[in-house]
Amino acid sequence: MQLYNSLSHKKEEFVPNVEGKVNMYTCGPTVYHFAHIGNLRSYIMEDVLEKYLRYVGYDVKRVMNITDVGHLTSDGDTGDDKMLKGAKREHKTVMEIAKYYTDAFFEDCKKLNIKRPDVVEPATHCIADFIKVISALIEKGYAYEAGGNIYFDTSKLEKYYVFNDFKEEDLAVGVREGVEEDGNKRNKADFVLWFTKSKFDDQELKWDSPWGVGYPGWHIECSCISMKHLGEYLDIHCGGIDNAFPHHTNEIAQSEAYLGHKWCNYWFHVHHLNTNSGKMSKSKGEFLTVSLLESKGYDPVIYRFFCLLSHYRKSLVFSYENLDNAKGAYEKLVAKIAQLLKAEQGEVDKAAYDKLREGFTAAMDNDINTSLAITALYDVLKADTTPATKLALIADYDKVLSLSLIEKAKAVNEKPADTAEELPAEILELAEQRKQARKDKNFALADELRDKITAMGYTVEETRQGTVIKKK
RNA sequence: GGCGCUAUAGCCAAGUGGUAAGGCAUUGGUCUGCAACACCAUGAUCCCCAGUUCAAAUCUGGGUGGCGCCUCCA
Repeated sequence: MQLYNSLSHKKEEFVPNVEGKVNMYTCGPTVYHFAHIGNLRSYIMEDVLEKYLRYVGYDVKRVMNITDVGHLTSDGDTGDDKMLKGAKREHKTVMEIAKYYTDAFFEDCKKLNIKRPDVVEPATHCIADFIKVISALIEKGYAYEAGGNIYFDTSKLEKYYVFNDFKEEDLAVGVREGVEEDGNKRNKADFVLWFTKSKFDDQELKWDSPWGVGYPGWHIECSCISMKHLGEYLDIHCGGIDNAFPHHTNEIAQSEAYLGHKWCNYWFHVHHLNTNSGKMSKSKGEFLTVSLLESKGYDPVIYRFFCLLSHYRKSLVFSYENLDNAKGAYEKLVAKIAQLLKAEQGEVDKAAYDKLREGFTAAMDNDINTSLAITALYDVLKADTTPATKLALIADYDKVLSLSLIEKAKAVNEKPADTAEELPAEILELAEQRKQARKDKNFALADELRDKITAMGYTVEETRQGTVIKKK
């Protein structure tokens, strides 16, 4: 399969280090607040990549960290530890907060059909590993102590800027508001491996180390957690495009300095979900979470479908109009599959199956082109073959797409014609009256009753299965 | 300021040299007590300019717009 590699800026044939096996690492969430749907876009696309690798037969091991240390309140480096602030906000201890949001994150993932990685490792469990690697970096001359902190010396590297052709002198310092230049650094791009002199007195989580009591820098956790569980050779490293520099660049710097050889072969970067006003963030505009979408009547899987409609290397604009577009398409798709389920099944036509399946694998082999993969799904529905063949293909594709297609279609078919249970008694009463009116061919009264029900916040539809009343 | 990504119909989007897939929406029609559903039909010369070529949305050069990164937001 072809995969775009940020290191080479090209699509490359994917070849793992060990035949048949894939080591995969993902930068996990920070757990001081809920994840927004922009964060989740990355995890959805990475999930599709992981599942496709398994689909074509690789034995995949995927590791994710949980960032539960060392994040700041704001985007500038001022203020309290972000975890601490979250704790204060909710009157909980830091670790309680971390657990709460970690659970919430995986709850969201579950709703979006994102598989849990094989290994999930909180940074706070790996302090000894960080210290081991930092010590080795100092020993090898890649790190130095200054002003109480340990820094990585980027000038010791032959090539530091691996993803972009930055020239050091062109980099602006302190681009973000409130960020000040750190005078301890020998080179502009040097970064902290271990802090003992925090600018923030109330940094709550601290650990003992050979350099004094402090806490790890922001990049070391990913390198160490990856190496701890996946060894010295990594096949694919995933993450959001905004982390390419400096985060991933620094990961490579410290990992390869430590290992003495190339560390990761493929870098898979997912582009951003934007709003009309630019990048989605936790501090700007509406805070879009999975729960919020649910409260507005969107099944989370619709958001997954929305993401798959686009390519992971394209920025995608979120708007309710666009989500509605996806919702309509998804519901139609499910309705068509529901019809297939009810049809005379017939036999699976192996030849047709194989031929159609090629459309799907060709799309996915081409740098995980999910948009084309969805088209392949439509091709199946339109194909001239038996329902059994079509359903088998849909179930097969959905192992990767994870859109719950068959499951939702079954639910559609099983739904009783008059959706009785959850409706209030008065609505049921009106529905009953309307049913009688229609029977009597008193359509004026029937329409009047429908208007009444509509005015109370419900929709009334005559489907081919009967009358369906739903809350708007 | 530097670096990177990107620009295809109302919207989402495929396409990487041979005369523009697919989906949603729209509009018209069939069906139905009406409406909805379903089904059929319905639209673009590809941001601009110049160049290479028998042939360019696709390659080259130059613009313009959008997004991202530059010390930690996926």
